Amino acid sequence: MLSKKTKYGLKALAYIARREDDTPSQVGEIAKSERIPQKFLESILLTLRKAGILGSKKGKHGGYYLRKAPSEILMTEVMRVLEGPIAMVPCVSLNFYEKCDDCPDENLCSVHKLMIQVRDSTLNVFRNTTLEDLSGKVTGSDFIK
Amino acid sequence: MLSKKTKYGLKALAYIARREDDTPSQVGEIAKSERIPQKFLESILLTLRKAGILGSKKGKHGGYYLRKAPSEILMTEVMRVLEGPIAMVPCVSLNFYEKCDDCPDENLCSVHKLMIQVRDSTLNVFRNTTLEDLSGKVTGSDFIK
DNA sequence: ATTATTCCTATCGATTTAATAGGAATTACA
DNA sequence: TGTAATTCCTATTAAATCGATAGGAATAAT
Repeated sequence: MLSKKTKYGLKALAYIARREDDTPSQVGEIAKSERIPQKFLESILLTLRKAGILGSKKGKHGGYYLRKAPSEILMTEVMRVLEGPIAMVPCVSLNFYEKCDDCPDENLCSVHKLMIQVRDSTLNVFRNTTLEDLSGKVTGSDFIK
Repeated sequence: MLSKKTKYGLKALAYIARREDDTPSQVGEIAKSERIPQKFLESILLTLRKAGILGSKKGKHGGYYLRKAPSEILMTEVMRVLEGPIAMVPCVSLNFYEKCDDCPDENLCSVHKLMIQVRDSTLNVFRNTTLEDLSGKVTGSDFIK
């Protein structure tokens, strides 16, 4: 299950990506528009900033902005920051690998192969989706396709 | 993340599917072989029996057995019983649908489309994997492929 | 100075997870 | 007929996680 944290984070990022002008988006504004508890959103955006996805400006007229173009921000990156491992079990995780305490041998584990398949098919989606796709903004290149 | 319950359940099912003779598999035996806490496994197998995937025989020489051939048991069925929804959010779940309390309109939600893609790619794996595949037993038909 | 904002730490209640406890019901078999 | 072995059932527990809130420090614009 996707945590609320991740869901809210994705919605907030999409909101920021849709912004036309170059002013930073404020927590209160995003919270209201996307129906997210403000204090909760605050902590989520802080996480995204610490991970380098968002930048921030403090004080009056402050807020959050993207550090890269939406088309350069892959879902793999965002999901790993917000949700953690993409794999369903740590023993098939690329970025958060952990050995199982049961399982003497991973290669003999019946669950292992299945979970690798699930991981790869999910990765395939996240690797081919950017924040631009998520934002729903139509750009020129969409028509070329 | 896959729960221990699901992981243990899958391993136990694979164990039962590998059994050659027609005697039922006992909880104690499975628990020992697969390194699963016995009492925990007991409750898991009970769940699988109530869901119709396993049958059971009580008393001495009792145990659990499959109700269908391993090749007839799809991962979709097993996963839904053990883990619940396959989708990452209830609003894209086929069998456990629930509306989001945020989100005035699902079709406008930026997260929705992405989660449908993830669901479909995961479903594709589970629909094409049976307990026979999980068990690792080689059968004649494997060579035909 | 005042106001508006991000930043930080701590806390809280509710839920879920993983596991255990204890015994009732049932069956095989001596 | 009694004993051992097993599934079945309900309840409980400890720990972890989740979703959210509280309160204020730091910073910046005006």
